[in-house]
Amino acid sequence: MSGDDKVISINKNTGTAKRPLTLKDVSIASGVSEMTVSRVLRNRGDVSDATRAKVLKAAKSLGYVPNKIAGALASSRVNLVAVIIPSLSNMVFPDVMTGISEVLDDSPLQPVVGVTNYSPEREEQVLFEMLSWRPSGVILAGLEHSDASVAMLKSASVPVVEIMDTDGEAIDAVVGISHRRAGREMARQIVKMGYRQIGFLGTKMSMDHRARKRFEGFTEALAREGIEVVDQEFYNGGSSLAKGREMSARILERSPELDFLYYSNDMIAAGGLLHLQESGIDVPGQIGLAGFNGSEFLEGFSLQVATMDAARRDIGREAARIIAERSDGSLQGTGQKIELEPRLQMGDTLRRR
Amino acid sequence: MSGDDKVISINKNTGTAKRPLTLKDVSIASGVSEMTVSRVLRNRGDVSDATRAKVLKAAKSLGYVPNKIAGALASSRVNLVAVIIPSLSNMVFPDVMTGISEVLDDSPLQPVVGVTNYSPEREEQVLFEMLSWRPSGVILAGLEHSDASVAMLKSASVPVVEIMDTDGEAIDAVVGISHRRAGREMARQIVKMGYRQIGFLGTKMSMDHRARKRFEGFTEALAREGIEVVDQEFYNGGSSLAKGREMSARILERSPELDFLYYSNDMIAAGGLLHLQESGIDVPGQIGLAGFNGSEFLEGFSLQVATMDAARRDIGREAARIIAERSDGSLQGTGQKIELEPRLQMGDTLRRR
DNA sequence: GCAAAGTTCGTTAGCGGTAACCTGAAACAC
DNA sequence: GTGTTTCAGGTTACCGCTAACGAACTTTGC
Repeated sequence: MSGDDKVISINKNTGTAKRPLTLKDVSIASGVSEMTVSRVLRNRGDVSDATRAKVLKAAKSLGYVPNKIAGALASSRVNLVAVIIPSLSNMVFPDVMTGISEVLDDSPLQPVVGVTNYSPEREEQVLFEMLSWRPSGVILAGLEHSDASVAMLKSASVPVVEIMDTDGEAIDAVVGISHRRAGREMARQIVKMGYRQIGFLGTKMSMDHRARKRFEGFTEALAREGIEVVDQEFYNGGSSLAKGREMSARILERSPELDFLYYSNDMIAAGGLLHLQESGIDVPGQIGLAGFNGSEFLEGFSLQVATMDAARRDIGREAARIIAERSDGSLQGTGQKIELEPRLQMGDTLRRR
Repeated sequence: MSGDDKVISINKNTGTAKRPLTLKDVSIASGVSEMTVSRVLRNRGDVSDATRAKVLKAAKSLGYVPNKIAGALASSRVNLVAVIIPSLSNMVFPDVMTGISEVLDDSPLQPVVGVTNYSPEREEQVLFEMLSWRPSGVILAGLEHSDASVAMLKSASVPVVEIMDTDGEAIDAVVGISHRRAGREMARQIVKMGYRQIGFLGTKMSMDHRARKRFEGFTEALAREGIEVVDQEFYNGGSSLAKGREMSARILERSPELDFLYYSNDMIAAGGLLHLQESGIDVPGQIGLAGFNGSEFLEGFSLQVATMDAARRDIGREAARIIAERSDGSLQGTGQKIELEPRLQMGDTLRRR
C-alpha cells in the first residue's frame, strides 16, 4: 500500500514492431508451399529430407512460432487439458499437479490450471472459460458441482476425470480415495490404541466436502464402538501452524479430559503438536494426535505426526493417464473408476500397544 | 456431396447429437443472423432488448459455449496471460499467483501457468508452447533466460514482465526485489547484532540465481566489515524441515564455533530452529538464525525466525497490473521497472542489542 | 516397355468466429 | 415533403492453419 517504497522508471527498448510471422512467410523464404511447411513443422506426411531441412532452416532463421489458434481451429484438435482445482496454496494440489505433469510430459497434451477458491460459482465460471477453448480433457477436483457445471461437462463430449474423492456419483471417470473410509480407518486405529476422549479440529466444512466426508466416516466408526466425539473446534480460511496451536489450546482449555486430537489436515496437526510439546504434555502417552494428507513436511518435527497418505501424486498421474489414453485412442470407453488406498502412517503420535 | 450426410455420434446419456454447437445453431434457434448472436454474446454493438433476450434464451437453452479459438483467430485478440514459473511446490509461487489472479480477475485476462522446474531448456519449451497461443502478455520468473528464449520474447511483440528479481538486465518490464540488497541488509543486521562466526546453508545455487544473488550480497556486505563466511552447507532438490535439520547438524559438527546460521529459505531455517532447540542450544543467545521469504508458516513456531519478506503477492499484483494496463491501453510505453522493498522481519532469532 | 504403385508436393475448401462495411426503416430536422 | 441521422441488424471477406484430394514425377513389377 505504501507507494513510496517503489521506484518506477521507464527504459526505451528498440522493439521492432513487426507483423507476426505466418506460414506464408516461411513458405516464401523456403520456396515451397504453405502446406509443405505445415507438414514439416508437424512431422506429418511425406516430405523429402532436402526440403525438410530447407524449411526448418528458414523457420528457425525467421524465428517462426506457429499459431496454435489457427491450427486448432483448422484441425479441431486442441492439446490442452483443463485442470480445475480449489487452491494452490495448500500442500495438496501442487502434488497433484506434479503427478499430472509427469504423465502429460510424455504426451502432446499440456495442462492448463484454473483455480476456484472453493467457490462453486467460480468453478462454473472457470469451467465455462476453459471449455470455450475446447480442451481435450477436463480434470477437476471433487464430485460436487453446480447443476450448470455438470450440464456443461456432460454436453462438452470430452473426457472428464473427477479427482481426489470417490464417495459419490461421477460424471465420467473418477480417481481418488474414499475419504469416508480414511476417516473410518483412522477412527478404528485410534480406538484400538486405547484413546476414548476424542476431539476433532478442522475447517468449517460447508465448502470442503472431502473434510466433511472424512469427519462423517470418523464419527460413524467411532459410533460403532459406542464412542462420540467429545468436542470440536473449527476455523476459517487457510491452514497454518499458528491456527493449529490456537485451536488446540482452546479445545483443551474447554475440554481438558481429551486424550486424542484428530485434525483435518497435517498443517494444523503439526501446530497442535508444537503446542502440546511446549505445554509439557506427553505425546502420545497423555494425548495422541493425528492429521491427514501424508505431508512430507511432517518429517521435520521431533515426533512424526500420525497421518493418512492421500496418494496425491498417484491421483494426478492416474487422472492424466486416463485423459492421455482416452485422447490417443488407446483407452476405450468412459466412466473408469480408480480408487486408491489411503495409507495410514502411524508416526509417533499414536501410542502403540 | 451434401453437407447433411455427416456421421454424427449419439450420446447415450442424453440422446442428443453431439456435434459441438456453433453460432449458427443459436442463430437458427433464435431467428437472427450469426452476427447478431455474436454481438449479443459479446455485449457489443447495437442490439434491441427484445432480440437480445431472444438470443440469450436460445443460447442458454441450447447450452451454447462460444468457441474462443475461432473468436481469437478472427479478432486476433487472446485474453490469456502466460505465467512461467520454476515450481509450484515451494511456498513462493503460489503467493505470486494469488497476486496475479487478484488483479486479472478484474480484467478480461486469464492467467495460464507453465512450470519449468528450474530448467532453462524446459523454460524454452514452455515458452514456445505458450507463445504459440499468442497470449496478451507474458510474466516469467527471473532475468536469466536462454538466448533463444530472449529472442522469442523480443520478437513476440507482447508485453513481457520479468518478476522476482531486479538485479540484471530486463527484456521489457520488471517487478521484483533486489536479492543482492536483501542479502546485504541481512548481513548488516546480523553483524550489527554482534554475530561474527557466520555459516551459510542453502541450495546448490547453479540454478537458483536469486539465491546466488542473495548470497553474493550477503558475503559482500560481510566483507565490508572484514568478516568472512566461516562454513557453508548445500543441498539438492526441494526444501524441507528435515533437510534444514540435517544440514544444521552437519555444519555445527564441522564448525562448532559458529554463532549464526543464515539459510537461503524459511523452510530449512525452521528445520534448523527445531534442531537447535532440541539440542538445547540457546537461540538467539548462543546461535542466531535467519531465513528468507517472509513465509507465513514461521508464525507457528515457538520462536519466530528472522526473515526477509520478498513481497511475493505484491510482485504478482504489480506484474499483472502492468500486463492488464498495457493490454487495455491505459499504460503506454515499455520497460517499466518496479523495485519493491524487501522488508526485514526481526522475529525472535536475532538477538537485540 | 508400359501400367501400377509409390513419393513428394500443391490446390482447394473450409474450421467458427469477428471487423468492417452496408442496408432498410424509423426518427428527426427544416 | 425531402434530406439527414440514428438504430438494428445483415453481408462479405477474411484470420492462419490443416484435411482431403489430386497432380507431377519417380520407382517398381513382370
